[in-house]
Amino acid sequence: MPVMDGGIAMDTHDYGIGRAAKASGLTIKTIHYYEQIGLIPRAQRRNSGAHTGGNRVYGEADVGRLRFIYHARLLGLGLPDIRKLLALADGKGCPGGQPEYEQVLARHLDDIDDRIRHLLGLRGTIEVLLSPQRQPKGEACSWNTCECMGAAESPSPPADGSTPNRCR
Amino acid sequence: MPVMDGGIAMDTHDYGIGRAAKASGLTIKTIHYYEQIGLIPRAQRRNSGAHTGGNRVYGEADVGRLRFIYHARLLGLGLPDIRKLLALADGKGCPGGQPEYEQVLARHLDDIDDRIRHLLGLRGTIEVLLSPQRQPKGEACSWNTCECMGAAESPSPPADGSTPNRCR
DNA sequence: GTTGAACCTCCAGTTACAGGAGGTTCTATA
DNA sequence: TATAGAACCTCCTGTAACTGGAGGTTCAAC
Repeated sequence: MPVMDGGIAMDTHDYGIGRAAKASGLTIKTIHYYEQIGLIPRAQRRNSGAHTGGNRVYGEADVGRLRFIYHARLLGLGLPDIRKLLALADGKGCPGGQPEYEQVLARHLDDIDDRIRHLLGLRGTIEVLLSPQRQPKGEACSWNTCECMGAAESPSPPADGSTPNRCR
Repeated sequence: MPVMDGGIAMDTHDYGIGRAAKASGLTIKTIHYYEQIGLIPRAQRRNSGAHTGGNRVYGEADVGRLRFIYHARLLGLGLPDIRKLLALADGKGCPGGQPEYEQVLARHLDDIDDRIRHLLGLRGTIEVLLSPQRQPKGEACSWNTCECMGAAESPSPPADGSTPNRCR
């Protein structure tokens, strides 16, 4: 039963940001951040105080959106992709089955496969470096001849010429 | 044959930062950055100009260190780990075979394995979401019931309670 | 009315650099 | 030696997706 409170529809089932965070899996900070960058619309405020604008209020649908975002992040999707999916959902209900939805997921799957391949390559190199067959050269080894970082068998450097990034 | 130039030992085999970058695989910017954060020592300068301190000069050993760092980055090691390895190498020649070297690599291998496992989990979930068996609910699907992000079969959330990060 | 929890805004820091502005130094040629 | 152009210099900002903290405000219960 919605009750009116200062012109704003309030429901006993409304959430403060803390409960919304718990219910969605996100943190309060993250919700703040998503609002700040416009990933989610500005929340209603419970009481526009003189100094802070009042506390945020969320309804069931808002919490559902947050949960959606949480799970999309769990899948590893980036915020730009999530933004697209949210737009899809706002337009026509659930994005599932829509071509753009499948595109986004398919590209993400490719990306994940790339990363797995890359990591498997690293794995192989590191195992070689750790294998007992490989004799360290110790003090006889100078910087110029040192191969203990796998200079010889190094995995292919990034094709785009960039310095390799840790996040891969 | 080293020749003296203004009190600094100069060699025809010395490198400017551009050549050092090409020879090592790093970029000029990256070398600047590594010097700035103290990963490598401050380079000698060719000519301390009034305003900029003069251009950097690198010898063979310096370039070897840069190459070492480059390959360590290719392996996916973070700068703190690389710092440790460099210290090892400065102390006793090539770090290969030293226990700390093996520790660092072994921990990194574990980390890589974690990431691979995680990515394989994501892969599986996404394939389910893309499978034709899965019927989209379309407009009948509201935020609260929407499972098109795999809310039901979501991969295990990060154990530490943090919001999942893209870099994994 | 008061207390303590929940919440507010703003700012800085995280990783490992890349890009650019605007000025300086080096090198090769005339 | 003068000069043009390449190479280089320092300083600043921006990146992704948040987290942590400071210092103040609002809320709910007693």
